[in-house]
Amino acid sequence: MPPPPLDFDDHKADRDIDLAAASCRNCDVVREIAFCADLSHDEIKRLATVRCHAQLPPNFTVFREGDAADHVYSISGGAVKLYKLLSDGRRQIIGFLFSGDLFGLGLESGYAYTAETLTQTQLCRFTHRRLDSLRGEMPRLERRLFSMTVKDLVAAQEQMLLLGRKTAREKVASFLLKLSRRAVEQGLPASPVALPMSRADIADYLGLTIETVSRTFTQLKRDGVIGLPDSGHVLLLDGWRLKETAEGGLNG
Amino acid sequence: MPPPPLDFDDHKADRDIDLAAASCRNCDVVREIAFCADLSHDEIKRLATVRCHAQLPPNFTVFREGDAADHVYSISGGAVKLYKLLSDGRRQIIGFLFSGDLFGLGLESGYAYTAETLTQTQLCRFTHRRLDSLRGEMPRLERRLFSMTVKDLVAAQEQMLLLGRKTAREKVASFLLKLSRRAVEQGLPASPVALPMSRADIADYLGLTIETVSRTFTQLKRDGVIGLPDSGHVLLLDGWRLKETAEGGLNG
DNA sequence: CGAGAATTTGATTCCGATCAAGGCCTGTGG
DNA sequence: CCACAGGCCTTGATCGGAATCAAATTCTCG
Repeated sequence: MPPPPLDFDDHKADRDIDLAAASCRNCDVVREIAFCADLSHDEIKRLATVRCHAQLPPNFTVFREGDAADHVYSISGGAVKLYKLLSDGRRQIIGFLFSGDLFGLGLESGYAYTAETLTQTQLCRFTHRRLDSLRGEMPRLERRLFSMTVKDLVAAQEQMLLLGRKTAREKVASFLLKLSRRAVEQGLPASPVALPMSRADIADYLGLTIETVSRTFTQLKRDGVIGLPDSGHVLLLDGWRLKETAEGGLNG
Repeated sequence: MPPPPLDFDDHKADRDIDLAAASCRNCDVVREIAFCADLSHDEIKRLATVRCHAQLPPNFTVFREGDAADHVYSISGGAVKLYKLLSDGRRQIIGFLFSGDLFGLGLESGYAYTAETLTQTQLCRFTHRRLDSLRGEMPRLERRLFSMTVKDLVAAQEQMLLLGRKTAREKVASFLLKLSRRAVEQGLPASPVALPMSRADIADYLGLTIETVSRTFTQLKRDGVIGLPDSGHVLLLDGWRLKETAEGGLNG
């Protein structure tokens, strides 16, 4: 594999302007989903002047909980997990992020979570300072950032319901459905869902242990609701039953 | 008790302009905390033109999950709980809100939760439509709404850690500390913390049962960490130990 | 092929849920 | 004033789902 650049290089910003505008213009999927959607070509160009790219390897820590929150990141390819830790090592994954997602926004007193890549990942980085000044001049950008944050909040509230009140089976079913819906949004098929994260990551996202996640997958497979071609992919065989399971509609 | 008006009256808006401006100008606590903070007198006046008040009794449902999201609410006095339900009645309380807090913001496809008063509560109501047009003209308002939403998101992420990874004892300790800190922000004493919500509400907020909440209170009292003068108030006797307990630092 | 990690499976334990009383406060009506 | 009804909260006994402990299996990759 080619040695990936582990650091962002702010000095390349000028050189990257056209590339950025081009990628935002040409790649329909990213243009629709990323936070530069709805912006004019000129606005995208201005955004690009304060942005720089990086290609990061898997399991790379972008920043840690408590670090000074200097930058905002946008994912242009790959996958990222955000998590919080307790002093004894217990971990809660706050979210799995994919192409078009944003993170690191709005924190004044240091990042509230650690961000780590799951796979090889392409990130756009913006300094908080520069992005702030642009926001003041571009109302559509401001609105876009706002609505993305609200969407994150709604998702977080849904996750609270899952963590506080759902059974292991319901949690896993909800998780698979969420991944599947997200894949569809990205233009991918709904059914063979890719799991770029480990069982440990899934467990820490759902408030379970590795063993319980594994057992629940096996159980759902035994019941004919899903298929497990390999540990990194899940087939949704019975979408209706999975949906019912996720909402506590049937089973135990 | 005087019969409280159960409905908002939009036609009183004009009449209320001066009152609104006055209350935001004169009441320091609300001015600092509510989302009209940082706004000029003129801006507050303009906000007031699209706003209307209501005094609501305890246990009053402001709106239900799934209702069309027409309005945004600001609490000027009292307390509100937001919750989500599963089809079989399991409930997760998403948040307890107090003076200065905002809710109902940014939902395009219906409210994502039910909002219900805990105590007698004074609310300001704004239509989404009118507030949206004002936001376009008042960047400081836009920023304020944004930063309040980010704060909610950070709190939601903290709550995910609590729900997914903390023990019952840690959950209750964290809850009491959060209430105490909030009281201090409001200018109230840190120690006799008021609990305007029932044990059932606390349980549904922490992902526990009523019985476990009650037992945990008793246990913390037995250990000399808290005092329970009555079921609606808690004395924080050993703040340091409570903090340690909340973060999983000691005990089991 | 072999070392080490990730995942699955099995046996047992334990924390919090459930089931079941019992106590306490508040309001109401005799 | 007291009796009583109905919440709400607390306490006790038991149960069960997921955690923990332990081991086997599969996957990965040199």
